[in-house]
Amino acid sequence: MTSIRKQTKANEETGEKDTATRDARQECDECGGDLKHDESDGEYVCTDCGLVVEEETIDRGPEWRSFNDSQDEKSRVGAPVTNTMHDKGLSTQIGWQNKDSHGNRLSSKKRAQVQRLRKWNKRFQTKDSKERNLKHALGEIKRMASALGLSEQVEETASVLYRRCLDEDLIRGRSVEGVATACLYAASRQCNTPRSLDEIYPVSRIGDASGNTHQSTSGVDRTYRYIMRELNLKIKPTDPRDFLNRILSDIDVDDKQKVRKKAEEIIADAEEENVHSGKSPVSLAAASIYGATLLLNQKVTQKRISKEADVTTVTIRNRYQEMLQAYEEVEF
DNA sequence: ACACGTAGAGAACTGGT
DNA sequence: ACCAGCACTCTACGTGT
Repeated sequence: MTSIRKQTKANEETGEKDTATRDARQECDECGGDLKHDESDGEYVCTDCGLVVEEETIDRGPEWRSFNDSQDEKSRVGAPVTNTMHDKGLSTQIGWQNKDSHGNRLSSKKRAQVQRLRKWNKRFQTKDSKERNLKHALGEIKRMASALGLSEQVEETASVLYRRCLDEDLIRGRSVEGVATACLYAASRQCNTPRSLDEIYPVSRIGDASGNTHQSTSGVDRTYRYIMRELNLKIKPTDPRDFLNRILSDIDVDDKQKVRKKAEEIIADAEEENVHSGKSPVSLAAASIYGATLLLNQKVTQKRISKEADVTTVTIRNRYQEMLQAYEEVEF
């Protein structure tokens, strides 16, 4: 067994792919006889004593295949695995139409049988309360994400977070909707497309139906902080430098690279003087660009940058002054 | 037209009870 | 769980160049 593993590893390292050479070198642990690899069921079998040395070896080949000679038309053998479904999308689905693979209608006897199969299939898919909980929650996340126009990436992230909450037993004593909403909120922030709690709350189904929207937002807020703490997650503040190119791309300056470099210097000095913490990264980026244009004698208005960065001129004013002050402290 | 400053309100976070 | 306090950002407005 170990010899096979070592061998496989060695092959991976050398990039060797020929299975024939691999088979020739392997020996049976029991009798020392030659091993044969059966491609059809993935077993390594001793040709002398018949011992199955290793079974269910992983097929690392491509999961697509093409049905004609050209390799262009590759066909998947199924949808990719997704965290947004409680069974990761791996379960069997029985169609609702009472027709066979040829499109013919089923006999009444068959219809009754398929109906029973559907029922049991559904029961097995959500066999315990945890599964049902997960199914419900992921459905809610999907619904809210689509209502808010959030990307699939956010949905996926929220689903993973919810799974972790379930694993760590953080749901107990909290509503499924509350935790699902908190996960979506966290995911939207993690994926750099943040939505405020007040945006998310109206599309969630937390609390009573009387439209009491005021008290429970703080509940989601608390749940959010709770799961962040328990899962040891830190929503890291985005690096202001990430916004520089985006903001600069539509602004007319003589030398963009020069402005960007200066802006980066200003940000670095601001970080050194610790005037950056707690401030929104976009406003820091916008302010650093404005500061850079001033230092380089380029004529760009606050209004122009404000428009591109989606930050008000007031904020740019407040930020760039203290950033330039920090810049002067460090540089001179 | 632009830069700058101020006031008041709102959102997010933190810490105390 | 609740609340008060805090820093930040926003809108709206007035003033000076």
